Amino acid sequence: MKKILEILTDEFANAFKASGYDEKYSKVSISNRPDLCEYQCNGAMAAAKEYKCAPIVIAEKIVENLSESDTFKQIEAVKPGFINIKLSEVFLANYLNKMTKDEKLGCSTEEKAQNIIVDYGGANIAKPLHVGHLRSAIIGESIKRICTYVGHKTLGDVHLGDWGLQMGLVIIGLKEKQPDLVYFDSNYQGEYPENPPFTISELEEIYPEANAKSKVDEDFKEAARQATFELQSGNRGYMALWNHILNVSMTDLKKNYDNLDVSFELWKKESDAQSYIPEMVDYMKKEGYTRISDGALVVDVVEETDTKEIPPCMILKSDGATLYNTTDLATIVERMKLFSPDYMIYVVDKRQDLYFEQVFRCARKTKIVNEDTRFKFLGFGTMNGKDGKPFKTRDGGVMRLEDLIKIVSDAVYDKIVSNREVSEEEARNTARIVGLSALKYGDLSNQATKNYVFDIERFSSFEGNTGPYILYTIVRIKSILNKYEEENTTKNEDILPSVGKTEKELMLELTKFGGVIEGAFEELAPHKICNYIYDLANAFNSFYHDTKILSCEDIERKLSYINLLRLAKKVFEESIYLLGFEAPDRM
RNA sequence: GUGUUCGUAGCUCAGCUGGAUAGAGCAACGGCCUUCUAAGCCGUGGGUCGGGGGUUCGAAUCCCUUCGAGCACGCCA
Repeated sequence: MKKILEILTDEFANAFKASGYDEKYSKVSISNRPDLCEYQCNGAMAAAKEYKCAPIVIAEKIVENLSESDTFKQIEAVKPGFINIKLSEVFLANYLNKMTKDEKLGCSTEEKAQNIIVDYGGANIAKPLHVGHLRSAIIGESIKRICTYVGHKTLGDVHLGDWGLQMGLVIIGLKEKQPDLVYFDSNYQGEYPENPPFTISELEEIYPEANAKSKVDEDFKEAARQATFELQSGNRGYMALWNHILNVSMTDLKKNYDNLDVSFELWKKESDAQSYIPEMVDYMKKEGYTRISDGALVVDVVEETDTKEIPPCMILKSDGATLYNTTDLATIVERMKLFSPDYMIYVVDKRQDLYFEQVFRCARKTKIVNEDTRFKFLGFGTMNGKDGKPFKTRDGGVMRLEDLIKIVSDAVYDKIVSNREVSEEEARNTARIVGLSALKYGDLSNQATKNYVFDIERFSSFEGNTGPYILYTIVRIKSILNKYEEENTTKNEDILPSVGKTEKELMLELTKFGGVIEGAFEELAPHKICNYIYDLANAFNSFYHDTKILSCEDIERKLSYINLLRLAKKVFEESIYLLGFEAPDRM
């Protein structure tokens, strides 16, 4: 379905042509002076140069040409050469009625669906999720939902880290604690136990301890390296142990991601890509892409247009071992084989920008991807505390994700119980939903690439540009609709032309939905959706304030208001779904 | 050193594919509840868009320069 801006631009294109000007000047945009008009066209000023005449003359000609159109309530040429537009209420109502019937509420879906893989999460086996994982999860989930909404076949991949030195550290760490386990007996030939020899909390203690020890104890570190090597070479006992670690850890990770309403279609792991490595490396060597540099196997990735130095992409270390790059490239090979993606989006800390640039260039250069396969590194900034430094717990440690969620949820809970009489159960449940909105909206309303200040007080506030404020607005709408539906059964979807000022403003705001979502997709920018629903919430609350809905005496008008609210509810709910949270029925 | 990101109100942030008077929220102050959730609405004050140049009819936005902060720069991931 065509968007209003497209319809208007088309009309202007005809007018420009009919008046003898190039239609490329016909672009109509949303007004930046809402006090003067709703839409504007500035093309006359640009055209003035080419046609060497006063912009106002051109603008007046265009306006003259369009004066008969019933799309506009008002259209006028002003000062230097602006054309200011107000829509006719009938046109607007018709548009909303079409939007109501449209499955995607006016958002176009791509004719050619692409395969997209969104790589986010970045969790590691045997390590608890902490706030560092929060942004990737939140942003990635939203990006994935947006891609799917505009019609692409999208897969989210958690891409677990399960194959590095960390695994050797955990194994040796465990060996120190429980040296008698059969997994460490190289003579053992029988079946290994079905149940893991540790719980998740024991497992989570082992890694930090082992990691700390490896930094001061060189023998310990060497043992861990050796264990990593043996694991990767298929040591039976270590493999059995690794499977236990994987299972215990993944169960816990799933639980944590569930609590965040973040889900992955693919639970791929670094280890899954290992089998692709030998063939990939051989191929790169054989095709002459590689060279030896200081003993390491590298691929040069400088390009002629570079203004900066970009180091080569290392494929094998000088000892012949693989590294992060190798695994990531092999993962690309694996993805091409299994899913043939057209577009791969990596939602990763922005400090890894250069590294991923190397990997992408290497992938393109060595042709392990198609020529038109697109990569996007969506780097996000750091989450800082109020002091502007990376967010830490009070004692300076790293805060676990589940603790963070609990803190936000508790803050919201306190506000809920102090405001209304609710049952304990409902309060807890609402607090969870609202708390999640606070957390996610607080993150997503900032541009992903920038660092941002995490402020629980501000994010969980029910005022201002926050998740809870958005939810409160939706709850108000639901409340009216519920009351109406208890007493009425009239079925009719018509929205009548507006009579009120705030009513029209709400309608205009609703029509923007499709364009906003498309823009959010193109720029991979969830914060645009936040901006939009905040404006929409303001528009709704103003309308709500000066319009009596349920007590409106004109039955048709009342039904029209209800239908407007129904549409608003859909737009809000789709929008927050795309951000990754939902609204309660009451709060 | 090289590269890169950022600098907008007291604070937190939008706006950046050039347009009219640079916008929100918080904080401060003042109004509005016998009526659909006042967790709301309406209003007031607050800015040389880090500084300086340039391009343009027109610059927060594009280019150059300068100051300040962060981050990254081959055998970690």
